[in-house]
Amino acid sequence: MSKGKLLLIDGHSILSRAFYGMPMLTNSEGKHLNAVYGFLTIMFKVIDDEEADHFAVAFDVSRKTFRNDIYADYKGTRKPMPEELHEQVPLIQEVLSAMNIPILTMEGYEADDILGTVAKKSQSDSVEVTILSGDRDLLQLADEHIKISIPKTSKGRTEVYNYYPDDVKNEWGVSPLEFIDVKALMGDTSDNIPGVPSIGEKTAKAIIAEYGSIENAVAHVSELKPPRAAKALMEHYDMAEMSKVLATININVPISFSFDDAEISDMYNDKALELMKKFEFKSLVPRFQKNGVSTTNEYRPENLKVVTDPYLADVVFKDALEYSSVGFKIIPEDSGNTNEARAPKAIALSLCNDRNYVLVCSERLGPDMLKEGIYRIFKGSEEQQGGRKKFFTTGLKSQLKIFSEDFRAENIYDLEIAAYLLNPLKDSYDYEDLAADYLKLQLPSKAELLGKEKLLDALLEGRREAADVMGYSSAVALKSGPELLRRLKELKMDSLYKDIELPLIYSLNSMEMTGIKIDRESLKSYAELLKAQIDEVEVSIYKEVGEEFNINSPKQLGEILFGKLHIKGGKKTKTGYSTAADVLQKLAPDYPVVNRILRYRTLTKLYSTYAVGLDSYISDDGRIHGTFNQTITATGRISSTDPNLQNIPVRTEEGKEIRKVFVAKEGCVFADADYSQVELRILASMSGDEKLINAYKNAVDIHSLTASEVFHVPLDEVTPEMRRNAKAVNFGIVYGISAFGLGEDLSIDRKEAQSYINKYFETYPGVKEFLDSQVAHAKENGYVLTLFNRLRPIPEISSSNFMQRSFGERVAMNSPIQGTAADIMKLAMISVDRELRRQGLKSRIVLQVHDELLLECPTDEAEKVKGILKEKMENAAKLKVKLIADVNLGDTWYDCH
DNA sequence: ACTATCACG
DNA sequence: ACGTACGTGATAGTC
Repeated sequence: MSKGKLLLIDGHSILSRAFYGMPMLTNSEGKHLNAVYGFLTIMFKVIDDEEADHFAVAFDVSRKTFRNDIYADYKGTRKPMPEELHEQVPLIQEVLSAMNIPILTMEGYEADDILGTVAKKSQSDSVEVTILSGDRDLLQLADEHIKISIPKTSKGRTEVYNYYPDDVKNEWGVSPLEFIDVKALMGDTSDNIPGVPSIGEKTAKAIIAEYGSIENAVAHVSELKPPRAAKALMEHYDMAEMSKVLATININVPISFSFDDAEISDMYNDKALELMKKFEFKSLVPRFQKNGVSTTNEYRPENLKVVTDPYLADVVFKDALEYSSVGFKIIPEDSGNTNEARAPKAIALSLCNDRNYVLVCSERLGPDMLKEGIYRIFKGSEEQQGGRKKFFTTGLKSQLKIFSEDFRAENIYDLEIAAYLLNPLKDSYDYEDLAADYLKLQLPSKAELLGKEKLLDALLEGRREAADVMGYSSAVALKSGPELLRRLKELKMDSLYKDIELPLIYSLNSMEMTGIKIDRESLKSYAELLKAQIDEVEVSIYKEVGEEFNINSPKQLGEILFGKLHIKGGKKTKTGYSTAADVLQKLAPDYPVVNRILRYRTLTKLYSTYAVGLDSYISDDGRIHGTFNQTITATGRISSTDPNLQNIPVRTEEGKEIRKVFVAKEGCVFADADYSQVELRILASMSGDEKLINAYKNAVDIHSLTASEVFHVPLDEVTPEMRRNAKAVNFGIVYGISAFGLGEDLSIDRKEAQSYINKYFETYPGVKEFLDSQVAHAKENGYVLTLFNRLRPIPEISSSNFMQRSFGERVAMNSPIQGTAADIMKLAMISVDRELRRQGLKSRIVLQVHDELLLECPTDEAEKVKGILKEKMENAAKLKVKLIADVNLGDTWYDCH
């Protein structure tokens, strides 16, 4: 007879572990599901790891029912379950029922007692039992054939710790049964076991390890080691007794349960799968499919035809002209990251359910024919139908690479961006995401179909899965398009979408294709200069420390500084000592080595990230063509990758040097424009605070004014230090002020920081009112909005966790401001870009750094462009205060500041 | 794949 | 009592 394995789960315990360990997660209906999801994730993992063939989950009938009324007062003080968690209990039970997993409950008994009873009853030489719980209390149940598994989550990673009796002994120095007495002595606030006052974990362990039980310890009370503990034990013996009763798990619950009842069968079934879909647990669906559940209603483009014949392709293009909606996806060749238009290698077209095509480049069907065909349907339709015809796709910007940078179309809808506007918190908007969120279809992702293989390679090899990816992409775009547009309109985001985000795609594409010129020679000498300095500093550090080590390793550095050199330093991080700059900065005056290490850090950062890092991105045309992402940030800003051109050093002189390698090409200069204090101006306008608005109207220095008000001194007596502090307060306001954060930033105590904040709000009452109203709006609706109706969901705002909720409140204050600034900059970019083209100028935007635009201009256009920049940026939006943009010319980016 | 650090607005 | 400023991305080290 083969061995059986029974897995028992402590339902409430694991559910609440999952709840607190998982980030806030809601489905599209706003239902809280993070605990359910976390529970299932850990459940599946443990079933797999344990290779369990039997499985049951125990729940308390009700958290208000306790095993003994006499002690109910103690138990009754247990904190109530947060509502978001409570409402998930029936949901996980629904899933477990669907999966035919027994749910063990019994009126008048806690889950612990049921687990103990069932485990002890079931264990035998042929049955191994594993109990999964987040509660250490259960360690008392560990036995020859009973293993207690406790998951511990640190920083997102969950590790399961397993305890047989020996393991309990190793960690606690006592046997599982003795563990009860330890618990009874030390108490447990989370479980409302009072314990004996003044006896903590250490003492409790020592006493029980020595005497085996509370009773025996009392019998030997005269020998008890810390006299304090002996006294406490005698005085509170009744408490100890009661605690022991509370801590003891009842293993004689009259529950009828047989091992065979828990046999896993038909766990993966249609009913359960439907629930996964309903809850939108996308990542769990493949597990069902792998276990033989066919995904009902699975979407596949019917009759997807792969076309490599030029005549057939022509028929398809002609046919496409007849449809009022077309889904498409173009794959450009991926070589040559220059401003040249790239050849299309494949085009998917979806016209209706049974007309889906993938046109793949071949010897007979050349890229020129594909390009001409797609251009024909874009432009032909524009003329024929006056732009009423709609084209749907995802990831339009990269597809535009097959055209020159001046290509424009009014009637192409990028649904990736539509979905981003509807929920900017997601980390991908691929076709399978759109299908799941807007069509209720679970489709295999590109990664599932192709693994690591490149789509284009697989396509040219003729792999069917690759064609399917293309087909899904265009078909999902076609089918989800109307729904996405409807939702945007419903939320009044259609103007944001059509007037800002869609036109911006073309401006960003132009920036990417134009790129920015790098002076390679100058970059090389910068790198060499840094390298020489790094070598020098490195040697001096080794010499001073007396050994060689890896300065870049925070671990080794921490050991050297705080271990070997005995430098007094607070440890901070989870993994060990913090060696972050602000920590080292405080030590620098006393230790010359520390200063050198900071210097080393600065130099290596500049060297590896900027000098060496940037060089690898220079294309054959001598320019860097980075990527500007439009669907990444939660607030509406754009982000920059490969490389990140939005974090090029500027704050220190030697860092700023790198900007000398960003040069305008022959015959050109840079025009650089940046908004002055755009976020504070937006705050003034959105809040309507009179004092702040008047200050801007009268061009008063805002930080000095704030200093004068907060520190009660006349404006002309504000010292530079007062102004600096006031500036930090102004920043803090924009970030969603907290006394703690401000105190940290200014190195003052929380009380003083709070008094600054109070005075700030007294000075600008409109600001306080505004920030409060944003938090209230978020609590009421679960999201906040920018001036242009950009939405930022804030699920954390309803969290019962203080930290998460506070974060939500700060986000509610910051997002409308940061997001409105992003909206305005986007408007400015579009209008600058349009004006350049309208006037037939060759000047182009090459970079955007949130409140700054950098343009490369033929020298003879420079003055004109200066005017365009100032005018378009300052008038991008009409606020209650003026927007100011400062414009400078220069041969390099460095020279522009 | 995750952490620590540091560059920017 | 709790314990953080808002928004990003790249690199090196570690597991």
